[in-house]
Amino acid sequence: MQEMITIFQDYLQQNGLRLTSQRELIARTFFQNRGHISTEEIYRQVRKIAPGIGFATTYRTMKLLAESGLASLRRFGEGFSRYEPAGTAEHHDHLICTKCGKIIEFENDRIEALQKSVARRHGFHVTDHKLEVYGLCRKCRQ
Amino acid sequence: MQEMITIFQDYLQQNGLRLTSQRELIARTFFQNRGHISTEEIYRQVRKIAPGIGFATTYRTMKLLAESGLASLRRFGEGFSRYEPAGTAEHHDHLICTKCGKIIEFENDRIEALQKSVARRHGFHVTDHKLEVYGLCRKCRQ
DNA sequence: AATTAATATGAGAATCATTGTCAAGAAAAA
DNA sequence: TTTTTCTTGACAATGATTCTCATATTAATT
Repeated sequence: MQEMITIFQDYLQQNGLRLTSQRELIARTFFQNRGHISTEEIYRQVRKIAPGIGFATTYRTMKLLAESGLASLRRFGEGFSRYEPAGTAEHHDHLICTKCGKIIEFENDRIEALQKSVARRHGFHVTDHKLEVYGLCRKCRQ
Repeated sequence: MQEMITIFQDYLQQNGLRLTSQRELIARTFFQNRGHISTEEIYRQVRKIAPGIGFATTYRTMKLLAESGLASLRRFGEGFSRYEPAGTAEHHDHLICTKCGKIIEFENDRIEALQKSVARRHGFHVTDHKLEVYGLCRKCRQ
């Protein structure tokens, strides 16, 4: 976590930006949470500690975190964005229950390998991918 | 194509709705196009033929087409929606060039099978999925 | 055909997430 | 300290999409 802040700071410095108290608070709040958090939710949590903070600053900072490679943006078709920690962990995909909204992360190297081979066949060089599998979780199937 | 209109009409009738000239024009325009068309683009094309048509009607009709199972909504993170023909064809995924925006469709049964097995392992019953592979196409890599 | 009930339409307002603007504040550089 | 640069918060603006509503159209009923 401390390391994350350091990485963020390095990124900022390298771009002539500063690690302000607002940015640090937002970043810490983000890292404290388990993934898939919405900007709105970050904003709410941050406001409990620093009520004066603006949502523009929250949006701006989340964008910086994404640019620094520490956060990655996900859109699950809910009409708003979510961010999840990135950079250290493996790339992973999502299993989403369409009834209760539960999100499970998974990784599968064989799927990734197949994606690359399909891409190669079409002359593409893969830089990223997004796989969302929708369905009903055990509970919601009753 | 005529068949599509008939299916659409059936869907509408079964829901106490009517196939108006506007709806038919929008549906025909949609089917004439190759997939991944934005609502905006449909609206533009439709207006050439019927300048009086409103964008609200276009949005409403695209939604009906999706509900009828003839169109399926895709969001590629561009900030707006696209629709593609659905219902008859196999499910397919997308290979997207992050530089020129080119979109290639592909299908891969092995990937789908792996998805199902991962889902099963987590107690999920898969109803749908979305796979987008991002990268650079041959041209854009130069 | 006339009347009544239901559904559609277009125009524009409203919404919602996100981004831009700008004056005022804080930090770093000179 | 003065100047330059970067930040911030408040709020306006944006852009896609949806809602509202008065009017029009179609279907159902008399």
